[in-house]
Amino acid sequence: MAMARYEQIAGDLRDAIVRGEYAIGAQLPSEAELADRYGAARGTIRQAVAVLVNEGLVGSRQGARRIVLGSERSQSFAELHSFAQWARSMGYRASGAVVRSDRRPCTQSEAARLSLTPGEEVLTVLRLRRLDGEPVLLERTVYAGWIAPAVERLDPSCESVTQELYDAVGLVFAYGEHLIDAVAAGSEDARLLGVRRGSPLLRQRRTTTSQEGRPVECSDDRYRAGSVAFSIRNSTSTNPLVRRTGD
Amino acid sequence: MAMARYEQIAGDLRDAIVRGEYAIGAQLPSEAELADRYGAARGTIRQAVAVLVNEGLVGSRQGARRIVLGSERSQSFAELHSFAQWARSMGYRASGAVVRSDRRPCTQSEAARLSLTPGEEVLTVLRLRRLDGEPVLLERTVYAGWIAPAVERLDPSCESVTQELYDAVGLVFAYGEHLIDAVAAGSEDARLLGVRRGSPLLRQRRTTTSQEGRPVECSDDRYRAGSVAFSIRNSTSTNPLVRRTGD
DNA sequence: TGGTCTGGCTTGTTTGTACAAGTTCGCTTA
DNA sequence: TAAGCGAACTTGTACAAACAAGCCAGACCA
Repeated sequence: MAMARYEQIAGDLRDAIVRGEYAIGAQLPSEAELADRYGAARGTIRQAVAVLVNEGLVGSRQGARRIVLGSERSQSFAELHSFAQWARSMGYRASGAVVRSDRRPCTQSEAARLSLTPGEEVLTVLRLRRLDGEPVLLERTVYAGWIAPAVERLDPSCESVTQELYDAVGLVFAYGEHLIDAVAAGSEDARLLGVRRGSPLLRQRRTTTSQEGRPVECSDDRYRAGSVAFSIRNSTSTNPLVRRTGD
Repeated sequence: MAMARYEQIAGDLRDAIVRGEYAIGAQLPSEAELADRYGAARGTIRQAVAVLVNEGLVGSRQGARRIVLGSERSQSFAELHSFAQWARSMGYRASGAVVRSDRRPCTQSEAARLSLTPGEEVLTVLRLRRLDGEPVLLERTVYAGWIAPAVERLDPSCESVTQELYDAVGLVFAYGEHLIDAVAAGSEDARLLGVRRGSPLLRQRRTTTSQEGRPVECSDDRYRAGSVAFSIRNSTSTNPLVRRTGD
C-alpha cells in the first residue's frame, strides 16, 4: 500500500535486527550491498538506514561499517501521547474515568503555554487512568477553549481520548513538549492513586500541539512509582533529551 | 572551517528562530526560496531543515509550509551525558567527589548490560555531584573492566569524568540508553543528598557506549527532586522517548 | 618485531532532475 | 451563501552521479 520504499526497507532491516539476524555489535551490510539487494538507489538506502540511526538501533560513523547498537523496538509518537494506545501495544488493558471537569478562565502561565489571551476560558479535566484495573496515572489536563466542547461531549469513561477526538472532529496530535521530574504525592494524589502521602511520583508535564501548530492541551500527569518508566536512546548525532534545572 | 554546508544553514536558521525573527507559529520560507537565498540545492536545504525538525524546533507536513514550533535551543548529547558539561552550559559551577570506589566481579544483569562474561571484574564508583555547592546528584556507576584502570587514575574530585577520559585515553561516549523513573530515597541517598528518607528522587538509569559500539559504563543516577527535570520534544515523525512499564 | 603507509572500502556531502502527494485559496456553480 | 473544483504552490520520495573524508587491513620498511 502507501508506504514509502525507504520505510519498507527500514522496516525490513529493523525486523532482521529484532529477529537477531544481526547481533548487537555486529556490522550491517554496506550501503552499496543493500542498494544492490533491494534494487534501490543509494540515497534511498541512506534514508532507510537513517530511520534506524534515529531510533538508536544502529550507530554510524564516517568510514566505518554501521553497527547494531540495540534490538529493542521503540514505539511511536502516538504511544507516548496516548496512554490507551501505549497500553494496548504492551498488551495491557487501559481504563479511565473523569474525576472532575470544570470550565474557568485561564491563568497567566496557561495562556502562555497554550498561546491564549489571558482570561480566555479553558476546560480542566482530572482523569484517573488504570492499567489492568490498577490505578497508575493521574492526569490534570487543561484544554484550550476551542476544543472544549468536543472534549465535554466525550464519554467520561472513554478509553482513548486521543482516538475519540480524532474520530469526532478529526483532531490530530502532532507535536509535543515534555518535562519530566519527580514529586511527592499530595493528599489528592495519594487518595486517588492509592499510595501514601509524600511517596514518590513520576511527573510528566506536557503540552500538545495540533498538526497546524496550534496548542491543544497541557497536562500534569503523575505516575505511581514503579508502574512506568521513560526510555530514551540517543547519540552524538541526535539529541532528543535534555536536562533542565527544575522550576 | 570543516562544517558542512547544511549544518551552517541549519545553524543560521536556528539562530534566526531563537532571535525571534520567525515567531512561534509563523511559517518558514519555502525550500525553493531558501535554496535561492543560500545558493544551495534543494536537497541541501532539506537536509538543513531536517536538523531543525529533528530538534523539534520546526514542524513539517507534506503540502504545507513549515511552521516554527518552539524557540528554545536544545542542548547536545554531551550535555546529557556529562553533568559537568551540562552545568557549565547553564552557567552553574559543578563539583563532585568520589564517596566510594570498589572492584568486584560483575553480576548477571551487569554482564548483560555491558556485554561482559559473567564474573568478569568491574569497577563500581559512588560519586556525589554538586551544583553551586548544593548536593544534587548521586551517581552509582559500574565501569567495564577494560576501562577501569583509566578511571582509577582520575582525580577523585575531578569535574568532568567524560572530559578527563577523553584526554587520557581518547575515549568518546557516543551512544546511550536511558531509563527514567521516580524512587524513594534510601538511607544512604538521604544522608548524602541531604533529604529525608523516603522523599522522592528522580532516577536515571543509563548505559553508555563508545563510538565503536562497545559498552563502557552503566549507572544509576539519582537527582534530588526539584533540582533537575528532563525535557523532550517529539512529533509524529520522530519518536525519541518511549514509555515503559517499570521493572 | 614493530611502526608506517598506502590503497581500497565505506560513509558523508552536494548537486540535479523528475514525479507524487498534500495544502491552500480563489473562482465557479448550484 | 455554501459547497465543490481546480490550479498553483509546497513538501515528500526516488534516482543518478561525483567527490570528500574517515576507517581498516595488508604490505612494506626499518
